[in-house]
Amino acid sequence: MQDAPNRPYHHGDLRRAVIETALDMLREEKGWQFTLREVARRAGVSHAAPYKHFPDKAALLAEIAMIGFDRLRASLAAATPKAAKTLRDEIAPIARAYVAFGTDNPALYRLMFSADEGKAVGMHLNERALAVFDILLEILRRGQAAGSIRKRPIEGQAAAGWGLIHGMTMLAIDGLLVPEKVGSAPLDAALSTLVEGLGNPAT
Amino acid sequence: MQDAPNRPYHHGDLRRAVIETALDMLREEKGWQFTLREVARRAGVSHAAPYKHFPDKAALLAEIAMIGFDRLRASLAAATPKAAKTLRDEIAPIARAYVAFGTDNPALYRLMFSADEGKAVGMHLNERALAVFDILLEILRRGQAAGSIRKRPIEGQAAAGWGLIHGMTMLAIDGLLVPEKVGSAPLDAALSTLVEGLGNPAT
DNA sequence: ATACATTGTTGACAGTGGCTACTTAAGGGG
DNA sequence: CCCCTTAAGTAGCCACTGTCAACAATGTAT
Repeated sequence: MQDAPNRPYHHGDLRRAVIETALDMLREEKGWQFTLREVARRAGVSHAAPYKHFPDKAALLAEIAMIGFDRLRASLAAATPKAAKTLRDEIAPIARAYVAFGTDNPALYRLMFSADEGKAVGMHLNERALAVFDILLEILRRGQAAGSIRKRPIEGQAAAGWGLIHGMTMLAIDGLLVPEKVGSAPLDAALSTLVEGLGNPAT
Repeated sequence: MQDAPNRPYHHGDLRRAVIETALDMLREEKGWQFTLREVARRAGVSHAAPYKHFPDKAALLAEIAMIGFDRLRASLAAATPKAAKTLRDEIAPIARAYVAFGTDNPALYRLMFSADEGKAVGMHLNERALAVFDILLEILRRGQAAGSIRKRPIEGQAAAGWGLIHGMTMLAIDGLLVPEKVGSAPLDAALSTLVEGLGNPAT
């Protein structure tokens, strides 16, 4: 990392570097211990340098969590199929991308949902977080309009979808989706049940 | 707590007291910071006393997590309806009890699922944790036998059920089941979708 | 060129936490 | 009655963290 002995006194873009380093750390470690000092260490600066760019630890964490939502939304958007024949074909790639984001960035995902003093609520009502949720809502809306999804209050269906995917993601992060308990393809199976729960039986 | 100034030098039953105190702490605090010193403080003993009963912090945590599984299983067993007419009537009370356990013991629930160094896997393959899972499996087995549940690999259906309930529990603990996102009765709605996903459309 | 603002470094402080001696009290078996 | 094991208390080590203050280097506007 800091193999630049002739690095200038001023980093030049430390703010970004700190965020990037922090994201790296959250990508690698499952366990959710995060210290400003280690971020500084790995960024190759002194332990107090980050304070020139962030008032305190919480501020850095908040900013990183927001970036997490942005990236998650981008991931889901990228995974959205152009034209899907069945409801399952529409939902499955997105769900897979969601879970993959969680397992690829375990600590970041935890951070995004960490309820430190009920602060998570505010985070999740932020527009950048709501943008993620909107992807789910949009699918449901389109499905209802097309008749492939039951006509039910959409928030309730969103609760089911979000709950299931969030739960599967958490279980996956914690390594609990072992064949002994949930078989060999738990996400596929869970999606089948979800799709059938959402799907319109009339079709 | 330690309002016994004439308390004898030997506590008498410190082991149990430590566990009980720890469970109390995990019941109150959402945030998952757990220190042996505070347990000792609240138990009214010196900060080193617990070491006479537990080799280290991890041992205490492991034991507490196991007790958590026992209590969760007991909760679910107590909530199991005697005779349910519909699949939903059979599942809903148990699901509600599960979520309630999580929101009533937020930090304990987190502990039971905390993947410290992939240690969670071992915990969840322990018989006391599997006993909880068996309640879910039993429902599915009975439902399939009675024809009220689709004939599908049971592990996959278990994945869906577990994932959904775990997810809803986590979201509830983090206070994220706000009406703005998931409506006013998210658990009810999610259960509807789940039941319909599991249920046999032929009936 | 010089004064100022910015962005680093160094060092320290206060608090915390796990854990390990050593000491002291209590109880029980010989 | 004595001794030894057990279970508690006291003190402290060591590592670590967030944060702040003082200082140094660099860039920038006048």
